[in-house]
Amino acid sequence: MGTPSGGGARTPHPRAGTVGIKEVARRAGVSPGTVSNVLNRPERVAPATRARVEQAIRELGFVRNASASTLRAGQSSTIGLMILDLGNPFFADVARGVEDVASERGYAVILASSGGSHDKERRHLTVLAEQRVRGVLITPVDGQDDHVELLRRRGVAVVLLDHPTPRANQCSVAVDDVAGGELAVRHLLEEGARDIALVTGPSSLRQCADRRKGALRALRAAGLGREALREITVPDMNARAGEGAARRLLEGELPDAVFCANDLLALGLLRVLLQVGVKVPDDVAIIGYDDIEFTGAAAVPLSSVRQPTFQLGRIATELLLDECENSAGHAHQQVMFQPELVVRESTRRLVADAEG
Amino acid sequence: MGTPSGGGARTPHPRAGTVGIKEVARRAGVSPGTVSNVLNRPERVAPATRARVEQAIRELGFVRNASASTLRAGQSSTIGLMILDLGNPFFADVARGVEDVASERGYAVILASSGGSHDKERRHLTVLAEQRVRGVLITPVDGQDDHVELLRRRGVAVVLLDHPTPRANQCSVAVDDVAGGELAVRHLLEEGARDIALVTGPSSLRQCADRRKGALRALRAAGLGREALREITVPDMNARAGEGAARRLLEGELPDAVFCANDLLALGLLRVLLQVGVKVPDDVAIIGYDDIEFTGAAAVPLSSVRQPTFQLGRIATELLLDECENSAGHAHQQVMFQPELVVRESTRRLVADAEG
DNA sequence: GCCAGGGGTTGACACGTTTTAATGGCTTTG
DNA sequence: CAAAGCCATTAAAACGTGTCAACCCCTGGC
Repeated sequence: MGTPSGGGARTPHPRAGTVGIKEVARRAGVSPGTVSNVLNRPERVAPATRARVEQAIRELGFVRNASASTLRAGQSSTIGLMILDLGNPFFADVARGVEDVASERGYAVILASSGGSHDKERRHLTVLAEQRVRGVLITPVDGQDDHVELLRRRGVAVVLLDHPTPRANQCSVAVDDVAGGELAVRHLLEEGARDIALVTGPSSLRQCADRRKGALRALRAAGLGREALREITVPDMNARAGEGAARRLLEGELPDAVFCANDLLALGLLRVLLQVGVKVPDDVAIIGYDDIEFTGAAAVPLSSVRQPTFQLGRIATELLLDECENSAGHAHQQVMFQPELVVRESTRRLVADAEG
Repeated sequence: MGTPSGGGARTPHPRAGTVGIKEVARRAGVSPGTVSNVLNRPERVAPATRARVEQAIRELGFVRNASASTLRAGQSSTIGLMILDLGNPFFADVARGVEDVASERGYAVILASSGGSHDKERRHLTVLAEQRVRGVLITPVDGQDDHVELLRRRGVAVVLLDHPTPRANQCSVAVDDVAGGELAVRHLLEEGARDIALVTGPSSLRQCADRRKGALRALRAAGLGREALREITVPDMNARAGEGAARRLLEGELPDAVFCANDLLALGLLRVLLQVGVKVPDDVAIIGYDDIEFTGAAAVPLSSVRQPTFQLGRIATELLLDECENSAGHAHQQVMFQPELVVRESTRRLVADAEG
C-alpha cells in the first residue's frame, strides 16, 4: 500500500501521530467510552457495534496505551523481577519460569539484576516503584528486608524468591539450603572424606550462609567439629572465582573433598585442579550446588545438589499474581522445596581410600 | 514440598493512598509545578525552595509516577529486550550486557522471550508496543521482518540483535556467523577430518542457516562438495536435542568430526558419545559454537567459536539509546563482529589419524 | 396510551505529571 | 522616579484511558 519504498533513514515528521481511542471512536461512529468498553468489557456492547469498533481498531492499527490505562486504573500489568546474577544459569532458569507464567497471564516482566550490590538493589527497586509494578519477585541481597518492607508498605505485592522467611505476612518460595548443604557434606563423609574444604561466597549471601550451616550440621552429626572444615571464601560466585579458590587450595596440602557453594565455582575449581594433574575424585572429590545443565557434561561429571529451578520461578510468579489479582482471599504461603542429591563421578569411590 | 503454613495477613485498607506531586506541593507550601521543576530542572528553582521541596519528598516518601510522566511526555524510559531463549547462556550473557547499559542510563528493561515461536514473538511485541517502550532490541525469529517493520512505523527505535541486516535504515549488531561456520569447518578439515557431520537447528533460524553456509563454503574451498557434509537437523538448540542427535549418529557409521551449531548441542552430543564409549577426539572430533563459559570445563574440553556476547548486548543497547535520545543526529550502523576460533581437546590430534 | 424497565450508548471527569504562558516581586538602568 | 528586565513561581491545559451516572430508545404490561 502506501509504502514510500526506499527513502532516507530520517523521520520526516517528528509527530508520529499516535492513534488513540477517540480516533477509533470517530472512525467507528461511536463514542470513546464504547471503544473502551469493547476493549475491557466486550460483553456489554452490542455485537454489531463491537464488530464495527474492532474493524476500526484493525484498520487504524490502534494499540492501547498502557501508561494511560495504568494511570487511570492505578495499577499496572507489569511485575518486577529482581535477581542476583543473570550470568548464573540458576537464575536464568528461574527467570525463564517467571517469564513463562507472566506472559501466559498477560503480564510484562521488568528485569533487574542487583549483582549482589545493596545499592544497585535499592536503585532498581526505586525504578520498579516508579513504574508502579503490580508486584515484585526478589532475591534480596541480604537478610535485612528494609527495601522489601518499603515496597510492601507502598502496596506492592512482594514474593521472596529463593529466600525463605519466617514471617507469615508475606509469600516466599525457596529451597532448603541448609538441608542441601547437609546432603552434600553428609555424602562426602559417607564416601570417606575426612578433611573437607568449603568454597563459598560472602556469608552475607543467605544461600552461602545456609549451605555452610548445613555443612557444619552434617559434620556435627558425624561427631566432628567445625575445625574439620577448611573454609575458603571467594568474592564472587562464578567460575573465575572457583579458579582462584583452586589456586589457594594448591598452596597447601589438598583436602580429601571440596564442597562448592555453587556449580560455577566447582567447574572453575575442577578445571584448574585437572590442569595441574590432580585426580578427581581420586585425589580430591568435588561436589557442587544447583545442578545446572552443564555439570553432567563436565570433565569429571560433577556431583551436585539439584534444585527445582524452573518450578521455583513458576510457583513464585503464580503466588505473586494470585496476591495481586485476588488480594482479598490471598493467603500468604511460605513454600519450601527440598533439594535432591545427584551423585556423579566427581565424588565416587572415595570409599576405596577409606577402606584401604 | 509446599508447606502452606502461612497465616492470613489481610490488607486493612484497600486504598494505599498514593502520594502525588500535589501532596508534596501542599506540604512544601509551593505549587505542583514547582515540585515538577525540582524533579526535572532543579537549576531553575531557588535553593531554599528546592530544599523545602526535597525535604517534603523525603518525608512523604514520594515516588514519581512513571505512567503519568510517560503519558504526558509521550515517551517512556523503558526498552524491550526480545530474545530467543533465556535458557541459552549466550542470550543470558547478552541480556546481562543490555541490562548493564540500560540501568547505567536510567532505563528499565522489559524482558521477553520468544522461544523461537513466531506467534509468541508477535504477542510479546504487542505488549511492548502497549507499554510504549522507547526502543526494542530484538533477535527476530526469522528473516521476514514484518513485525519489526510494524514497530518502526510506529516510531519505536529498533536494533536487531545478533541479526545482521543489509538495509541501511536500521541498526544491527551481529557476529559474522558465516565466517564462524567457515572457521569451524576449515579447522576440522585442517585437522584431517574428511567425513563431517553438521548438527543444526531449523534452517529458519538465521544463525543456523548462516553457520551452515559457512561450513559449506569451507568445504568448497577445500575442493569438496556439499555431499561431504552429513546434516542432522534437530528441533531445538539445547543439550537434550544434542543427545538426540548423538543417538541418530550412532545408528550409522560415525563421522570423523561433528560441527554443532551451538555449544549446548555439542555438550549433549558429547555426553552421549562418551557414555557409549566413543573416544573424543580420537574417534570423533567435536566443535561447538558460542564458547559459553562451560565448554572449557567439559568432559573433553570443547573447541568452539567464540563470540563477544556481553559486548554484543552492550553495543546494541548503546546504539539503541543513541537512536532514542539523539534521533536527529543518529546514523544507523550495521555492526558486525568477527568470531574467533578457540581450539581445545575435542578437536586436537585428528592429525595423527590423517598422517597415520 | 402511559409507565416501568432494561440494554446500549454517551459525555464528562479523574488519574498524576509536564509544560507553557502569565504573574508578581525585585533589581537595574536611563 | 519611571520603565524595563529578570528571576522564581504559579495556574491551567494537556496526555489517553476507564468509569459512572445519565440518557435514549425500545419493549412489554396494565
